[in-house]
Amino acid sequence: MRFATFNIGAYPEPCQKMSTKKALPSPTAAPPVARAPRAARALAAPGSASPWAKAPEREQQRQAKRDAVLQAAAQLFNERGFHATSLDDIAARLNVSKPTLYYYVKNKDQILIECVREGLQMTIDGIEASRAAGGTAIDQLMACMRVYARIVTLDFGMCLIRVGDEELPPDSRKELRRLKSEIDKAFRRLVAAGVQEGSIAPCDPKMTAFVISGALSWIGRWYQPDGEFTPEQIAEQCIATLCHGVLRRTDAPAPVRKARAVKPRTPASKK
Amino acid sequence: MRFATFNIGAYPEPCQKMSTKKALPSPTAAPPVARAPRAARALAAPGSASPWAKAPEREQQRQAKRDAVLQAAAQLFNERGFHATSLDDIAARLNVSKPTLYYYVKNKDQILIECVREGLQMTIDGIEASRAAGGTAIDQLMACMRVYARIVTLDFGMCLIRVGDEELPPDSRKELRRLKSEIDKAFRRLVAAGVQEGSIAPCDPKMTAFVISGALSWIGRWYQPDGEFTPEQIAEQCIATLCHGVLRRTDAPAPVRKARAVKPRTPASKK
DNA sequence: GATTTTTTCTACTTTTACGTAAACTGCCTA
DNA sequence: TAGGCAGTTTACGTAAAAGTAGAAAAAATC
Repeated sequence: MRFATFNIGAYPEPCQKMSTKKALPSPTAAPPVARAPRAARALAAPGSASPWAKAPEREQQRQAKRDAVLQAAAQLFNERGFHATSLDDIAARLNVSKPTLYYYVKNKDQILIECVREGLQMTIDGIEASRAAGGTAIDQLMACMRVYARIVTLDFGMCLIRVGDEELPPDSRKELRRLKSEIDKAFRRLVAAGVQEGSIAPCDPKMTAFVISGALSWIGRWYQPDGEFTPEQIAEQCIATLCHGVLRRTDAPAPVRKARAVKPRTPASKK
Repeated sequence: MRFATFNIGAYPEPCQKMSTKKALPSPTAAPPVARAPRAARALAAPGSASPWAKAPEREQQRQAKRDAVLQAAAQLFNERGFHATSLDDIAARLNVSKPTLYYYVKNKDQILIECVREGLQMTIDGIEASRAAGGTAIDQLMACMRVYARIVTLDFGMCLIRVGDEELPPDSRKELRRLKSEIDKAFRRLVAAGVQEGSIAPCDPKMTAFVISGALSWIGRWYQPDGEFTPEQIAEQCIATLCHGVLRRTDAPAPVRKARAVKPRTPASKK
């Protein structure tokens, strides 16, 4: 599962200038190695025959810069909201002028759409991976919860939560809603399956799925990278609470494990 | 407790013209009787001596119109987002021209602030009422949950959830954050007290409070007045899930009551 | 070193929406 | 019935920010 390669969002940290001038790829020091070849990207194979196969790494760098634009935008959207973020703001964070942005993206709406789409795709990929990993319905559900809880702490994932799709032209909005409901449906299916297999208490799957996605999405509203807990710890605790409920179980001997470890203050190592 | 008087948000319904022209109090047909005399409003007592005590109901109507402005604004903010809503939009919904709005409010920021403050105040009042009602910590917590779940389905309450305070000038933002954290703290206190009294499983109160408020806040994102369930049913189910957890309890005989009543399609009666 | 292509910038136009000035309408009172 | 006041309107000033044109700079290629 490809989540090991997510760049940990060192979120509210302003970007530093790199060289004397014009340095695009900077927000959260995004890895210059192409992050995630979403669609067909390496169309021209390394030793391709076509004489137009010049610039194998050219395209790669362009993509890296484009990604930097999206990431900076996502951060700013999360901080200030979509409409309150101007393209000049984004450009300023990248130490670049506004028209440069237009060299990489079509317009502002497009930027938001791609940010959200990226977060959505991450989630869908993660859900797919959880399913592929097999196991019982409750296993898969918990894997999905873990994935989702992690994603909403990342720049693009936060966009899903914080930036409403109301602020978009109707057609794009529709598509994003469709993708989002995809995720909802996946959760709902797993809950229903869990009820079926007896691991989950009888319930209305829609409602339970909303409770789960609500509690986890909310993480993206209060999470701060320099907070008390790591994203993983947050995920574990939230999931435990969701699974076992907040009430003390009088019959069983309190199975809620209370892992209250101190955050290991990640020293930027551990690739 | 004063929640019985909330006007049920007949939410995405456009307002109809009332007379041939100029009709302000219209969104969701707000009751013309002064809705909630927040601060000192009836300063001049009915039979006051002062010769300036003219217009006893004048001020009342003015207040009703002002409230209508806020409510229409809240609805539009919820539908489209703050920045995507223009003052002309608000004015149009009220069948009024833009400068008229300025006769009732200072500016756009002010409108949002008051909307959010209203929702916040409702919540704080509700929490206070729950506390005043007494009972164990878990009783009070559940009362608060019910109150909160209801509020986020109302226009002003939804503003709390859907409209981020990022889009505000720093000083107002700070105040709203303070009020919001007030609510958080109340939940946290109750959770901690519940752990103390043994009704709630040992946990990190902060985290558990976030799970609760997240799951309930999320209601405000997906709730639709013409949906399958009434707000009360939604609240009950969400609270049950939060309390008992999603997992099937193998030991106890499934205490999760599955009240799956059909929504009684409220026929606008029952004042 | 010249030329072409890619990338970025300065300087501008256009649009949108906040906010205001000043005038108009009609009711209430003197 | 004249005047004042509450409430509303039309018409406008202004600013911010999206988006564009065309030139300059940098990099690649010949």
